[in-house]
Amino acid sequence: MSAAVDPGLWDDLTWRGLIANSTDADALRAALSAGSVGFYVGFDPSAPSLHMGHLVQVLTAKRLQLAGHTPYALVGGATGMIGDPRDAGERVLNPLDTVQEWVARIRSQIEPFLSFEGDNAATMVNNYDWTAGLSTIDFLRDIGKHFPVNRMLARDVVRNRLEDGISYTEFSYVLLQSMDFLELFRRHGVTLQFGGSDQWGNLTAGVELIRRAAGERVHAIATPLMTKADGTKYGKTEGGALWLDPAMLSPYAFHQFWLNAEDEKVGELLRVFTFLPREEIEALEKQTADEPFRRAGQRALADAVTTEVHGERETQQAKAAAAALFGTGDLHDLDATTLAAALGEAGSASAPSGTGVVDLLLASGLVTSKGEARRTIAEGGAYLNNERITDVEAVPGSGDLLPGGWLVLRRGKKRLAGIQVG
RNA sequence: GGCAGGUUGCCCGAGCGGCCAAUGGGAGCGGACUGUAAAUCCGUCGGCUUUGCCUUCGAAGGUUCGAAUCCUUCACCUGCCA
Repeated sequence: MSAAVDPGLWDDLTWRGLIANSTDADALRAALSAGSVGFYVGFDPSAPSLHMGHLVQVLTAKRLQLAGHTPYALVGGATGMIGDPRDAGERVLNPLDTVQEWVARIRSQIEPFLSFEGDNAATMVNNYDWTAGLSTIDFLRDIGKHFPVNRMLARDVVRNRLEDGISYTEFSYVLLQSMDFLELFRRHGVTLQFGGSDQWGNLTAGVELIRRAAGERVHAIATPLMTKADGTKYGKTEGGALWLDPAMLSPYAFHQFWLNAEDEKVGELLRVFTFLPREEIEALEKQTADEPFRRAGQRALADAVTTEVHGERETQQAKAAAAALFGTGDLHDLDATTLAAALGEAGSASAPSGTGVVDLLLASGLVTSKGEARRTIAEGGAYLNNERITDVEAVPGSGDLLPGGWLVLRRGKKRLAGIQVG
């Protein structure tokens, strides 16, 4: 039996711009309309948390499942041990126990997005299960034989690395990922893999392997690489990548990231990262174009994505914190509870009374050295309770304390931190 | 294995005995303008007990009053030859 599938899926994915590339589109569209398709998407544990780029895949998996298809989410304990070649150069291999810990963390990040019940329940898989016991001889005979080295050398990632060098380890990565597809095809009848467009070579290699080794035609979809309006990479915040783990990036900072989206990109981000219906997104795009200063699109985007990732409660707290800290009112008018909650979201520290502004900035984490603190003050970029600090030697007194004994430090326009003095 | 070239601050890349914490570009950070947008312009961009001191130019030694710059050894990378 096949579960009822949503015939509008392909058009929706296309409209959202989620299909940057795919194998035979007509055949794929037909397959997705005919019945529940087993599909897989893989995540390598190259860090302790997923980030913005992975979120596209997680949400796409959810879209496919909601449309009736059957997800196999692979967290690559094996591929994570090897490392996908990248232009930046050879990776440093991580120890097995580190990889395994990251596998566990990433699995638990993915699980909330999928449903593990019903006709098209999701399954979590780990390629370590079918590679750990595999012998080198079997691997070379059964898998390696299907990979012409001349074709492998022609791939962009490999070609780019030939100048600077690439290890046999990374060169072989594509065999492992292709084998995953073959293995999932054999074990679970998986006939579709998708991933970021930077994975296109790996995706098609898997399709090719299944054609050669099993004589079957399967499919691949590449989702677009998200970039800023100027074409540069996304996902950078002050702390680094846009992590999904709240311990690595607070829900407040996460919410702020989306709130600061460029006008030009709001529509695209809404389509890729939210489940809002088409009419609603189109209305928001129009509003953003007509009244950009209201930033209706950015607000809807930030709320929707933060809710998907961190939940309703965290989203409300992030919004409340931003309203308190970026509001037009005087900070002195906020009550201690609101202030403490807001600063807890934005980041806070403590310092003994009598500490000067330079050391306060350092303690807040807004700067990383005293020299940077002095420089920031000299540049007019440091603020205490929303007032520019002009004197490097200034020492805030009891009259500067906000309710609850707080001082609000700010660097630039948006980077805030609270210091509790006592 | 031989020969040649390379290894500079977050990245790219100048410097080739003192004027070098080290030209320039990019990224980052701050300011102005705005809408917690983009673009643009300006400033800034190792650390500190900041008119000075300390640590940086692959690593360790050495020459010199003085080295990122010269010498020696080691490590890694690239190219040519075998």
